[in-house]
Amino acid sequence: MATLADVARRAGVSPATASRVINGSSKPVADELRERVLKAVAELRYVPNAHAQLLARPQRSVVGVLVHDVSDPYFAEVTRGLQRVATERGRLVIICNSYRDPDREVEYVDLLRAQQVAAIVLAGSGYHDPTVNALLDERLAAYAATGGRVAVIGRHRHRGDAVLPANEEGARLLGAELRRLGHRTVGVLAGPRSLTTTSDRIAGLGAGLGEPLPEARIRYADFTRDGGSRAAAELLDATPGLTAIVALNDSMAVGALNLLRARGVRVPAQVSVVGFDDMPIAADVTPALTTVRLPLAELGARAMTLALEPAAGRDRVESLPAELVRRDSLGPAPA
Amino acid sequence: MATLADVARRAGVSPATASRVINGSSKPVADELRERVLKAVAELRYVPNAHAQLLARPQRSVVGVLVHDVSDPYFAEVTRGLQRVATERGRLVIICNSYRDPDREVEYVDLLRAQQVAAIVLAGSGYHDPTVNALLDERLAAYAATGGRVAVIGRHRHRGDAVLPANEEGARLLGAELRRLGHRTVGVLAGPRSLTTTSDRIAGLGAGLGEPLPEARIRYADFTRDGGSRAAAELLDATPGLTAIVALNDSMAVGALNLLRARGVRVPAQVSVVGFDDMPIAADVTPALTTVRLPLAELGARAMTLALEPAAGRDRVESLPAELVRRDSLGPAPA
DNA sequence: ACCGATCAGGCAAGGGCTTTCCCGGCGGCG
DNA sequence: CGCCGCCGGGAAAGCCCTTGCCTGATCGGT
Repeated sequence: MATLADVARRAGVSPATASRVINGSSKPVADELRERVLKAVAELRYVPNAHAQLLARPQRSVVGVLVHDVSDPYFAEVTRGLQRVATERGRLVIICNSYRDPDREVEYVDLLRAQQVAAIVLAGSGYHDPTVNALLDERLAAYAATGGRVAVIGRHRHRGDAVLPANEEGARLLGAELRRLGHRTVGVLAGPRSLTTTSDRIAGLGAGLGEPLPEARIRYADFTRDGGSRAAAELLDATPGLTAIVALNDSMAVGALNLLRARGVRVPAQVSVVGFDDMPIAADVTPALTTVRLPLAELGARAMTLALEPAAGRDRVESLPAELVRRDSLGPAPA
Repeated sequence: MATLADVARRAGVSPATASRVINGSSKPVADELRERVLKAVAELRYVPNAHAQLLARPQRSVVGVLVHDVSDPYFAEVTRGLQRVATERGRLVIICNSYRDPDREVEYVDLLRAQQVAAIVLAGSGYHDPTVNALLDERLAAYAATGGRVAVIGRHRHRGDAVLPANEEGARLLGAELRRLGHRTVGVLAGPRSLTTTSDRIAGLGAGLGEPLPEARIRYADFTRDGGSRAAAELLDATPGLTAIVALNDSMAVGALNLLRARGVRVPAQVSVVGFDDMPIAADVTPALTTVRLPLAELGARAMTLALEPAAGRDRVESLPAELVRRDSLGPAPA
């Protein structure tokens, strides 16, 4: 690997001069020397060692992003927004997947700290477990204390600027719509109990329906298609007179749709199904999914924007609205 | 930010000893000193500066991954495989999105080089443009020349170990199946012309059908749902007697399906539709999509494995098979 | 009781880059 | 004609960490 010294030697100048040419220092360099340096750079295919640079000039230009799983469409979309802003601002992004393991999350925070990243963006639902939260908080605090910037998406209870999707409000909208259409016996396909997203959405749904949801009508499973399918089967078997199934994300809703089709249940004539998040797939299944749109990319973009701004006096909190998207999978309750 | 010197001072030892305690050197340290150091580390929330570490001990532990766009399900899946192996091996992954811009790709290679990454994995279709390829190749060569490892996924014409999806073979399978079912007037929804993936799949398809595809039956567009929808509309309008549409990826196929539904064309009774890649969505649309499964996560996993192994004498090439997945969207050609 | 072997700990040399400070040479001004 | 100020270039310190080498001390053997 060619070093700056190699370049300088080849160009017949000092490393100082070479450095100044290469990263356009304010200090002027004679044209001839500049030429010679650039020539040497090209010939040696020199690329400065980023670690050495960062050590010498602690100008932090990379941002760490911590998500549950990039290949999940939810995070893919959030990440898209994050990346867009980061790219506009000339920042490199390191993406880490915690795979929903809180311990791994803490590890990654330390790892990003070690990388001297300019900011850490934490995306995705938080956990209920107070031990976990305390541990994570402590690490984030240590990071923030040394000037690191922290932004969180959809996690109310952490330090740092926060961007919140209107989980509760969106679910309320959904609940109100179900009620308007006469649904009284509603079942819920919920994500893992440990996630705050799950409980927020359940709470909002109850509020919209006008009555709290009996625990017996909630089935907890993974936020996946298969999770949705299994949970829907259980719910159906256990609940006579069920007229609507609310899946707490679209993947689960798609799983439910598949199960109902396999069982020959007509949607929405016999049972309505609604989802959450408005992933691209929601529009493409049959019947097209009624769901709640969350501006995911926008969420990411806002979070990155906050993360790249200097810290405000106190933690900022922004909330982005949810919107009901009416499609075909929700109809009036059968008589 | 606390430094090693701070820790050492607080523990009343030399930085050397502190360092040895912290990263478990083989050199023994007395229990009492070790305790003191660990205590200081905890109290100061010390995390070693990764850049300084990398400078001092050039043990390269991060791997760069360059994809077109992580939020595209194709790359999401490939990335999942890459990450799995990287995590198993204790490597950190930096993901960069080129957004299909070849220039940005070159930039990112340099950036990863600057980061002293242990390996670079290039995923996604290559380009036809020889200028672009030459530039990229030159940069990769410079990297490889200094001991960097390079692995590419689905790009035949680059240096470095390669893992290739059976694009051509998969398309051939598809073509043969269409032919068997009596389809003679087949249209193609192709991705961008500049990508080798597009041409490989077209070539395979022609081979399977038993006759080369007339250019008039190919429509080039983006590898997206909307691209597929638009291209399908054009194709349908321009081709009387069309009995089957081959989309060169599943997103385009879904777009086509939507368009056909909107126009009241029955699938597969009137027109068959097939996709490519077997994305998760393929099973969830109606009718479920007949498509070609590419082991995408496996592709990523193999590429990462190769990248993390020491270089072989010459570039290795592995090919992973494609498999025809029969679902409902392909039927016999109408009489 | 002495010598050599063994062991734990510290010193200091990098690793590649940036940047401050300094120096020599030039031009302009008095 | 002499001095000052300015300007372009280089020497060197420092960023934070690891590790080879050395030293002082302890211990065992004779």
